[in-house]
This record gives sequence, C-alpha cells and structure tokens, in this order.
Amino acid sequence: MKLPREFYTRPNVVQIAQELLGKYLYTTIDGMLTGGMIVETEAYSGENDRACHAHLNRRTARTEIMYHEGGVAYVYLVYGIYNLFNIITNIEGRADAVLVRAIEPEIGLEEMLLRRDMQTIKPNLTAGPGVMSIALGITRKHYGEDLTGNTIWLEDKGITIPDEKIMTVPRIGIDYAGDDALLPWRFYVKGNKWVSRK
DNA sequence: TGGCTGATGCGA
DNA sequence: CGCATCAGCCAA
Repeated sequence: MKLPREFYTRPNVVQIAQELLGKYLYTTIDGMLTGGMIVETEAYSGENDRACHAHLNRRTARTEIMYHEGGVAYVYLVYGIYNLFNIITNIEGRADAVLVRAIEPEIGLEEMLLRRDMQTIKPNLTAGPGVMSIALGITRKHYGEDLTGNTIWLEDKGITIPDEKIMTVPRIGIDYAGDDALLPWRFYVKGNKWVSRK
C-alpha cells in the first residue's frame, strides 16, 4: 500500500523517522523502476533544531519546500557533489524533514549498478544518503516532488521492525549543531548490512 | 583498518 | 567560507 498523505502530515517527525524503517522507497526515473527497504533515517525538527536547515524558521529559496504540507521531497546539494533526499513531514508551515540515509536494494539492481558505475552488488551500493540518491536516480530536479505520485513514492508492505532491532543514536555530520548534535534522532536496523555506518 | 584529504557547487 | 558525503590514499 502506498503511504497516503496522512502518514506524512502528522506532527511527530522523530516518530515518523522511526516508523519509516521497514517501509519501501521506490523511484521510476528515466523509465526505470528502482527501490528497496528503508534501513536508516534521521529526523530534522524544524525551527527548534539547530541541525535543521529551517532552524529559527529560516526561509530561503532552498528551504521553502520544507514549509509545504508533508509528503513532498526536499532534495539539496551538499559538498558540491551529492543530492540528499529528504521527506517533508508535518502540516503546512512546520518545516520538519526525514533524511533517508540507506535502503536495502530490492528492485532495479542492474540499473542501480549502472548509475553507481559498479560491477557487483556490494553494501555500499545504497548505504549513505549521497550514493543512495545516485542509485535511485534522485537529483535536485526532484525538489518538491509529490511523494504520493508515481515518480518517487513509499509503500507499506506489512513489515514491522521489532523495537529491539531499532538502534537509536545521534545524527551524523552535524557537529556544528551544538547540543542538538547529541539528540538521538538517527535510526537504523540493527545488524542490517545495508546501513551506512556501524 | 583507520584516519586524513580532495573533489566540487552553491547557500548564507 | 563551510557544508546532513564519499572514495582513495597512506601508514601501520
């Protein structure tokens, strides 16, 4: 079942980030279907989160989509190279987002290998937000894409990750955020080999 | 096996 | 100027 708008418009972005483990992320880009199960996410909580691009309700051309009603894509460039894919959540005006950091690849393996310029399937195919976007074909062209459409979408396939398999740890790469860098808002599936870091 | 570094574009 | 990254390098 495709995740409906109501999944994304709920207020608790940390809970949504956790619930997204075990959901499936799919793209149909350049005519190719690719995707797999989400195994790693991070929550970014709007105005009160120093690690969030919308901290203090900062509003620029880049962050504008974050204030949209939940269920759209926020894609931005980092380090001049990588397109990071985020899922916007909460109601209009509340700029929360979930960064999807890794999936367990399932479908479109050949296409993902081509996009990554890899010969064989290895864990780093989709482990990490930069390379995951490459494998799935996600770029800034998909900024604002409606996630209830047919280009990028998520599905619930009835899989629930048991609580004891969900690791809850601080987020990666946000040391500049002061105390907020300590918030345990990164979630991943314990023991899963497709997670970006141990 | 782990730490360091360069690549690279744009937002603030 | 520094970033929600990654791969390749080198020392050990």
